[in-house]
Amino acid sequence: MLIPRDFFARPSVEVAPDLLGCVLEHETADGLVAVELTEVEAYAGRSDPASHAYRGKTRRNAVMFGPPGHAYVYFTYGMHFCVNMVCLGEQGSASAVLLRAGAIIAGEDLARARRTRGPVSEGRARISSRDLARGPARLCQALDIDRSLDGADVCVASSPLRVRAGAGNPARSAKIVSGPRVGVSSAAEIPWRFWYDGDPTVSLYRPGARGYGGRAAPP
DNA sequence: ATGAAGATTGCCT
DNA sequence: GGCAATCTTCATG
Repeated sequence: MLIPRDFFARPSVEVAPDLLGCVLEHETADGLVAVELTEVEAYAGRSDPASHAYRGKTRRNAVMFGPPGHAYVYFTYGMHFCVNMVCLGEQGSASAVLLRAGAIIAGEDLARARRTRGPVSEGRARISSRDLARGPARLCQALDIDRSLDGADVCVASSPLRVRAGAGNPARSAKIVSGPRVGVSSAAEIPWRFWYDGDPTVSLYRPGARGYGGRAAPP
């Protein structure tokens, strides 16, 4: 069952925890790959200094200023894509939820093949299931999400990129934890990041990495 | 026109 | 733990 657009027509901080356990699926000529989301992060848009929408509408972030229930895909560090779900469609709000990690529940072999592409494949260790979509750029690579899907409607069955309701595991939803985002002074009291406590697919804590800053990181 | 930083990842020592 | 890869966006001259 696809998630209705109304689900996304709320502030991103409310949508984010509800997205945990939901399923993102991308159907291509190669097949279908689906992930159950285990880690997300909310961005508030115009009022959020860390958001791409903070300084207004540009060609890159234009989708964030459009209706909710669409994918905002951006290219970063010269080689990676990240995907967001656009929330709250009112003009000027432009909030979104970054999909940071998930567990592959369909198309694992295809996902691994996409993640294994590289200059050296022979002698390379097989990528474990937990690492296939562990991290925002890895998730996009496993699902073959690129700029061509920027603006894709995830609420209609005819779209190749869709979001479905999860299995609704109550035991798992009880393990949702959150933490403040790092490096943002405004609204520091709001927990921006949400993840399943102890889930092996939640992205790694990197002490040296920008973004985590050594605080408030998943275990 | 030019430069610096970025919602990251993987490989190096 | 450190850094290169690689390119878009934004700020400054």
